[in-house]
Amino acid sequence: MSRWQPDTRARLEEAALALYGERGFERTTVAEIATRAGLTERTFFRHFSDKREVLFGGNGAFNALLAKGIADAPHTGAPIDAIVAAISGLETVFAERRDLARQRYAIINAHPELRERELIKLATLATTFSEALQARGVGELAASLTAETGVTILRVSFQRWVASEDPLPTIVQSVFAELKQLIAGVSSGK
Amino acid sequence: MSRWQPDTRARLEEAALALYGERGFERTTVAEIATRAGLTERTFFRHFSDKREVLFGGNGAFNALLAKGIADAPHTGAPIDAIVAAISGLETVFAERRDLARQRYAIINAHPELRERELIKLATLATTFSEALQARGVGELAASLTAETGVTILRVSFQRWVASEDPLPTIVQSVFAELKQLIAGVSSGK
DNA sequence: CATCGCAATGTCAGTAACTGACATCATCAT
DNA sequence: ATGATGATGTCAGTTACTGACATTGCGATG
Repeated sequence: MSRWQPDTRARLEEAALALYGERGFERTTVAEIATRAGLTERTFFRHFSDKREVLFGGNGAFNALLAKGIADAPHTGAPIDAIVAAISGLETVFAERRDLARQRYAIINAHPELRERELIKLATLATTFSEALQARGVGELAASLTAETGVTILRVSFQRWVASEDPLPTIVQSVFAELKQLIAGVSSGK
Repeated sequence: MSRWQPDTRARLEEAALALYGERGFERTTVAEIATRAGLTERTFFRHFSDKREVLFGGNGAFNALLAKGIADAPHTGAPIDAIVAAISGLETVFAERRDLARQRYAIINAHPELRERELIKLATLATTFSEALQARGVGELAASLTAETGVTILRVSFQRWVASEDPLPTIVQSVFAELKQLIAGVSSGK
């Protein structure tokens, strides 16, 4: 038996998610999270750089997964198709975590500080997208523009995904279709 | 003679900009800013909700100006043309503040915390754009998509504006032209 | 002219996020 | 057996931010 309980990081994440949900983000202290996980405040800060980051820990793996999805996508269509394929590919990982995602989503949306953090994570995701596209030979300008569009698609799709029970690929396809229509010039003015 | 020196808010902004520039954002305390402005820390927090907000104070007026610009734009072209016109219209206000803008820009870019704040300001600007377009009869989906594109144009244009000496309208026009070309299908792949 | 209320600031005490320095001690390689 | 290691604990300190209350010119009101 080891000296400490395992999965320290995961325990902190669980405790934080639970407390943020029960009392709200601002009214839970880091000390409370740590205690609930059977640890001390200092240890919390050894695993997460700040009180918000505990909600965004999986982000690195998430970005890497999407980057791999883009790299593995067929070279048949336009760059945006590779991104759409990569996003759809998240289904295998996310299907069973929808309830968790819902909790997280609700907490983040309720607190401007957390929305700030989410926005910067999405900004870095955009550069991840852009780099993955450039690695496939897409030019820099087109890559960054496509990347930002891809982030928009992901954001809207994810939003609908947590609010429904439909599988992710279905949602992504419909969001992409809507976007295509809009860009094609259906101005939809009154 | 009044009891206190006038322009408290402006004095705090100046002091903060100077100190952030000299020592960096993290290494200047709010107490130092307040002292340089001849005030106390508590008064700083009566004027700005937190240490970052002092750099974003003019944001409300900025958004309002852009909203008015959209409302006043001619109804001849597409919705995006109204946004482009509104952005170009900023020239009259910003022409003489380019050096100030440069300082601010450098400080914000050097600190992730400040970039977070900027991103959320841009997100609210996007909703401002969207609402202004909807007030002109643009449909909701088209409005929000156009708004986000508008924010992208503003961001890129502003970035080039601080790095050059050209007038804003010229830059906005060329950025818009590039974007049009990209969307029109110049895929620029290898 | 007296005074009364207000508005902007000051003062002070307190909470909580975050950091640096050092201590502890099971585990593991040697 | 021993000594290095790595994850954690302990503790003191800084600083962002808040709430409660005190101060005092100024302007309105009588």
